[in-house]
Amino acid sequence: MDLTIGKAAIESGFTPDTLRYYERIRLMPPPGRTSGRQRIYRERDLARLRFIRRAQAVGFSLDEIRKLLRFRENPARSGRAVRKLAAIKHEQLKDQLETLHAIEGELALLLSLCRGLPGGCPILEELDTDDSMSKTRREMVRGREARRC
Amino acid sequence: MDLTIGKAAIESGFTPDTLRYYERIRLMPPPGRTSGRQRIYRERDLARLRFIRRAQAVGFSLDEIRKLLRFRENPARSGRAVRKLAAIKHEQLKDQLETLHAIEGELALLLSLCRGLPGGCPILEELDTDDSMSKTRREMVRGREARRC
DNA sequence: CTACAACCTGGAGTAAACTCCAAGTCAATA
DNA sequence: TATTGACTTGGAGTTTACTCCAGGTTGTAG
Repeated sequence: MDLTIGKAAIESGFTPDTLRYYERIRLMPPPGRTSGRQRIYRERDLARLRFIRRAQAVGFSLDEIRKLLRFRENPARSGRAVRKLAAIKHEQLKDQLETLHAIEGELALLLSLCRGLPGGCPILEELDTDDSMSKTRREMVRGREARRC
Repeated sequence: MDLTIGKAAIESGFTPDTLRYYERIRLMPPPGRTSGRQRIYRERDLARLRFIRRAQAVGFSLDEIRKLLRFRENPARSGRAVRKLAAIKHEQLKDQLETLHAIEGELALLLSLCRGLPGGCPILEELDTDDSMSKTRREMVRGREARRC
């Protein structure tokens, strides 16, 4: 526990710049400091960062996440607007799960069609050689490895 | 079938500006035109737009969707890079489903805590009175209605 | 004690995905 | 036929979420 910003960044899957940015926009509270004014992140902060990462991965905006965090930390005292957001997001989540299932099925079908074609299965090739994925790289790197065909 | 841009926008859940934007960035092919140069969208175009909307809802970027569309329309002739994208996204999708399930469960728990609190259940209140949701409004409007508490 | 990496601040720059505008043209209706 | 609303173009502006930089400070390994 008690990590400096670089370690905390690695631990949570963000960058130091991003952690400072989250602090600036008040998504994260100001962390503790060393005597020399360097930030120290404790378990509580890391847990919060993990929540942010997960919420973000399923499509919440930072603004919505701020509200969810408020709700998460004190459901009882949360304003009705926040509880409403949580409830609505819950509904949306259930919808999204369905859509996800549908698209997953479609892709699975498509991939089964692609099996045994000239060119062979490309899934095992290097990910880094594909220029198209710069945007989703970090997310991909943290995701599961691609498996055997 | 055969809608002008305004109707097509409503039908697909985008705005006319967005449809023109998709055309500009070659996510959509140039549609047919009337004698007076107005765009006409046919069922084929609308189906494509619906696919875009669904893919977007589960976190694909427009750039990735462009590739998926290519794959969708001709899996056999798709380059290996595109098949690779589909395979990787398929893996990511399965991960995302898990995360979604986890967050869904957390929210459900939180909501159960919120039941019976002073202020009552706010889910049935007007959505439009909440300033916090301008960003996700269109999406919400097309989603399921909130149900009884 | 000296490198040198990691940290600090404030501010500017970037990419993706829209979103809006001006100045005009087209289409439906009274 | 005249009005009114929907459409046209090219281009500029906006929002979200980072990302980078300059110029300086702190922490640690040798």
